[in-house]
Amino acid sequence: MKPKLIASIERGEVLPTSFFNRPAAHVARGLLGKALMRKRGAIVMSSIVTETEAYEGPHDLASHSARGRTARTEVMFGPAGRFYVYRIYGLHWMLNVVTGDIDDAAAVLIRGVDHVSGPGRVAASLKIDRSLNDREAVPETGLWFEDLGPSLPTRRIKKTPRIGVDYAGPVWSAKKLRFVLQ
DNA sequence: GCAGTGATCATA
DNA sequence: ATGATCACTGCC
Repeated sequence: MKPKLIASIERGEVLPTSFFNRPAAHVARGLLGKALMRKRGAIVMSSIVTETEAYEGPHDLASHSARGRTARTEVMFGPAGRFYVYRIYGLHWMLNVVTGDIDDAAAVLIRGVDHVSGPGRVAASLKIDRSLNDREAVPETGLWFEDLGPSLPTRRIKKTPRIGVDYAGPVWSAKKLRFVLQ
C-alpha cells in the first residue's frame, strides 16, 4: 500500500529528542502506532510504525555497538534522536534511530510501517539512504516522527525475539526485543 | 533453499 | 591487500 499524502491525514506533534532519550526497548515499544513522516520536495508522506526492534548498548551482543566504536557505529554512540542508516548485503538500507544517553550506543530498527514488512523495504519505500545517517529526526531533515494521539493498549503489542541475530548467541538472540503492532 | 551485492572491519 | 561477515529480499 502506498503511504498516504499528508493532505488526507491529521497532523500530529513532532516527537521531541526526550522521547528517544530513554532505554531502546521503551522507545521501540513507544514508536509503534506513531507516524513516520517523510518529506521529499513538495511531497510529504506519513506511515504508521508497526514493527520495531531494540538494540541495546555494547553489552547487547546483537547490537553493532557490541563490536566497539567504529566509523560505522560512531553515530550510535552519539546523542538520541539521530538516525543510524547503514547498508547491508550491499543492497538494502536499514533505518534506525539512536536512543538513550551519549555513549549508551543503543538504537531502534524500524522493521515495518503500514503494510510494508521488512526493514529493507521500509527504507526503499521511503527513499532512505546514507544521506540520512547521523541526521536529526526533525522536520527540517525530511524524516521525523509524529505522535498521532493516545498511546496503544498493551494487548495490541506483541513481543518476540529479534530477526536474524543468531550470531548474538543463545541469550541475546532470545531476548524479546522485537515489538509488533497487532 | 539460496544467490545477489558491496560496505565494513579485522588481519597482515 | 585480502577475506569473512552481514539487524535482507526475491526468486527457485
